[in-house]
Amino acid sequence: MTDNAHNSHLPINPDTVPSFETMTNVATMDTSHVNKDTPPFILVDGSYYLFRTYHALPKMMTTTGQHTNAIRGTLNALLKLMRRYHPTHMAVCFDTRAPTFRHQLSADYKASRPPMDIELSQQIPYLHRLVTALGIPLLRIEGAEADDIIGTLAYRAVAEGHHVVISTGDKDMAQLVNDCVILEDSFTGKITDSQGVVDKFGINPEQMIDFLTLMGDSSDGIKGVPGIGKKTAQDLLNKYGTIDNILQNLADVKGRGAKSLAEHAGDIPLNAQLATIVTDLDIGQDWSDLQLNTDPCAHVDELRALYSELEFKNELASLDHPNHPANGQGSKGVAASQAATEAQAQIEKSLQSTKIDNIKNSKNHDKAWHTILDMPAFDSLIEQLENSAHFVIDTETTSVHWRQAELVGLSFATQAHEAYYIPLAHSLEGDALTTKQLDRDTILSRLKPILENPNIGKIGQHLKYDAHILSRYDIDLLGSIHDKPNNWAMDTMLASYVINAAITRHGMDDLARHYLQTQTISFEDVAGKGAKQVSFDQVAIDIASDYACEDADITYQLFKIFNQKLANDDNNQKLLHELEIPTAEILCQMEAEGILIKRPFLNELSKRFDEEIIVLEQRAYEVAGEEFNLASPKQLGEMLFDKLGVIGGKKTKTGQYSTGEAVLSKIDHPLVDIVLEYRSLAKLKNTYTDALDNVADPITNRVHTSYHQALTSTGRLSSTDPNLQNIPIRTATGRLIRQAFIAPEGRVILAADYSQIELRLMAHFSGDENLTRAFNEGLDIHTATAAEVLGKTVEEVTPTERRNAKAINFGLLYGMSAFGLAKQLQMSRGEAQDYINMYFNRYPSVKEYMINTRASAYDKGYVETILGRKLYTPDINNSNRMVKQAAERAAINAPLQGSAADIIKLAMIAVDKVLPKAQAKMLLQVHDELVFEVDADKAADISKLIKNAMQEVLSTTAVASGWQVDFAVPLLVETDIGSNWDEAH
DNA sequence: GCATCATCTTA
DNA sequence: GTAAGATGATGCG
Repeated sequence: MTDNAHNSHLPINPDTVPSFETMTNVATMDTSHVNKDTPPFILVDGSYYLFRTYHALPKMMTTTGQHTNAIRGTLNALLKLMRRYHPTHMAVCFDTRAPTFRHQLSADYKASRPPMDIELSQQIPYLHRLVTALGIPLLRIEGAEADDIIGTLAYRAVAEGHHVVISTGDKDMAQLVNDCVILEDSFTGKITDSQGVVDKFGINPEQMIDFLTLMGDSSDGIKGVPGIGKKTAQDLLNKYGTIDNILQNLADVKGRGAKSLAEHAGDIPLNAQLATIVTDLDIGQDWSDLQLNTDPCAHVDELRALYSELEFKNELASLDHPNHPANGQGSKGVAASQAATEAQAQIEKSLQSTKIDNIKNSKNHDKAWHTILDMPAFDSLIEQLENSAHFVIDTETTSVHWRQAELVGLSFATQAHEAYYIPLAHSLEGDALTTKQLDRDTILSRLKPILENPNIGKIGQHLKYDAHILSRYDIDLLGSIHDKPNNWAMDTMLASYVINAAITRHGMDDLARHYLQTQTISFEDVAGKGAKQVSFDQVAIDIASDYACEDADITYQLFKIFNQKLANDDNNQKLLHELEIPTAEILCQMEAEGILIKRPFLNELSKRFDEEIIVLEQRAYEVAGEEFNLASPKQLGEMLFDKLGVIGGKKTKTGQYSTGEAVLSKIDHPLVDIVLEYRSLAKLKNTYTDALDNVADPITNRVHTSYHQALTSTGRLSSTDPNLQNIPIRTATGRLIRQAFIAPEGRVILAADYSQIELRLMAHFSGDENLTRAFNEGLDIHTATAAEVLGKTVEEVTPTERRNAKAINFGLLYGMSAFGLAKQLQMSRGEAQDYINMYFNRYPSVKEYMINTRASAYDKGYVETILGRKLYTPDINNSNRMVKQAAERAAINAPLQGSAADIIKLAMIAVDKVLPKAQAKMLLQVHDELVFEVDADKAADISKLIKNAMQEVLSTTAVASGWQVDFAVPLLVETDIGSNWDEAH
């Protein structure tokens, strides 16, 4: 049933492609002759990008009112493809308005499509000119659709020995996929190869036409067979292969599908014709014309004219950049894919760091940016702020480290394209404006009531930082989260993070580039870089003012965009305002509070470690027969495996010997024992005892970490300067470090941690009966697992069996493979696989969870946490198998780790609300644990309070914020109290 | 001076 | 097998 649509209305001329048969199906072509080492032939479905970007991107307009979002979106897709593949052959194909043979075949064909918006149709001529100016062949054929042109070219390209990338998001194109033809959606980043088609549609590419024929396509007006949907079509094709075969075996076919098939068999040929992409069009074009014009000068004038007419400023600037794809990118000839990847990385890097050469010129004088240098101007700003529902505030300081930063100036914005900068402490010698600066204390005391007014919303980029700075000047931007209706109206960094945590950078410059297509003035532009960088108070006030005003202006514009996005997404709105922003306020308090450390004790430890290290070094030199750097893996590897002739040396990817703990501990050699002990002590001394002493406040002896709230891909926090989330606990010596974390006189350390929270989440998400029961009965989960899998009672489980079960339980959370488990348990891969099979046999729903999660990541491109946070999985369709598999494991882990992160953030909010602040302070968060210092005589009561708040959080705080979670197992919190963190844990 | 690698610490 | 950050060594400019 894969007859090709062959119609006299089509411009078909068999003479142009004489060697090809008319029965041409790309998916079944012989591809043995195709050379994959050359760049692929790129076929772009221009119509797809036109529609997709028009509807998906925010409206953009030139000053003359010309809409440009589809032009820009499509252009970006083209540039991305050129940078990625460095193609020598490429074509962009568009539909025409003329009816096609499909319209003549069926009155319903695409009949339900509304007419094109004028704002879109206006953009088409520009786009055509742009494609041509980029030197890319443009194909439009009356009576044919872009799909048919692409089908024809794909067929021809493969016949000629090219491999092909079809750039589209149209699922119908899946019928063209084979092992040399893939689909790539440059808008979503999704790549679909043969396996991808199987994963997505449950059938092979060569069955795609039959699949569409059976199922129909309502958006195209193809009816399909009534009563046969996706699932039935899949089942039938998997069983019978083709429609022909299904019809021949109609008697065997079960269910209501059979009857419908018999009744509508007559419609099948028509539907098939409509669904089949033509592969033998007369494209009326010389094959040799489909090469990119790689002459950099050929069209540059036209390109310049277009960019300037469309007001594409960055593109215009990049035309003069040597890495613009239009600048002869293909002239270097065939690039191997490795080189292409490197080249692309370089281009991305250089594009990101494209600098504005002259700061003064960068100021856009349409914008009303003001420097406040006199009291009347300041009075008028005050009035404006007082009468605003919300405004942007941004602080400029002498340092990025909040602990040591001094306030240099403040900027404000109450609407887009207007901003104010109040310089307060600039001190550049020779800058005449410095003497005109207003008095800092006067200004701050006037601003204080406004900044502390909970009814005026504050907007900012990374407001936690500004809140820290202002608190140093006795201004409480935080308010308190219990009774503030409108404080901290928006943090644009957190908004971006809630919308997509997979983005690695949420800095203002990155957001401006991404959401506003604006290259902001970078800090390096105004303050220099490297050793020559000066602090902001040394920047001239007029330059500083532009920079600061732009920050406030951009933040306001981002606020508008995010507000719009969040208005359409109730859950993201809640995640931002009910979860992330309240968490940020609490983190701010925790960071400011800090935790007390016992400095003399740490110094004593340092000294002790140092003495032992010196002894170990000497012994190592004796064993080795010469001195070498024990801390150098390279020198150690050479010493051990080359000079001393120890066998069992493995190499790392860079070719040097691997000397990790896992390798060394298998080797029986005196030097190895020395090295392992040396490393352990050196680690503790360098990373912990010395480092903590260095960063502790010299007066209060408290350590203040910084929590990063918009960094991880799962929603977890991270901790830096110092990292207090990886303080040792496993070894006795390591725990000495923990003993240095103490509470002041009269107080104790209280630690409260969620027990097995991720496994409980696995029980919840999978609904697995056995797992749920174990938690509901309060069993030791690893023992229970071992007993279940081995068919024993819990009393019969041996320590080794429990250990293996624990490894498999952790493996589950990490998206386990037999390979990984085998490595962990030091057994063969087969044994590990047997173990996994036994496990899944007893926990079938857990297996299902893993399958379903993978499938959901493929289908939707994201997975979700318990509070509905969307965690995107961009690499899930990566063409590199290793990358793809890693993305699958991450997708399985993300809902578990991310939900645990959601829950502990809720817990922090819940606890903060009930904690008696005079008697207790929340100090640290370590993923599933909260650490407090509390009055010793109140510790028992407060402990109960905290435990209760944490355990009940899903039925209290979550519900109050509008999340309904019916959790399958109890949340268990274990608390303990001690004079130091080690005792409390 | 800066980036990358190998190693080791945590949940 | 997931998610992080800090350190010293090494190599490049």
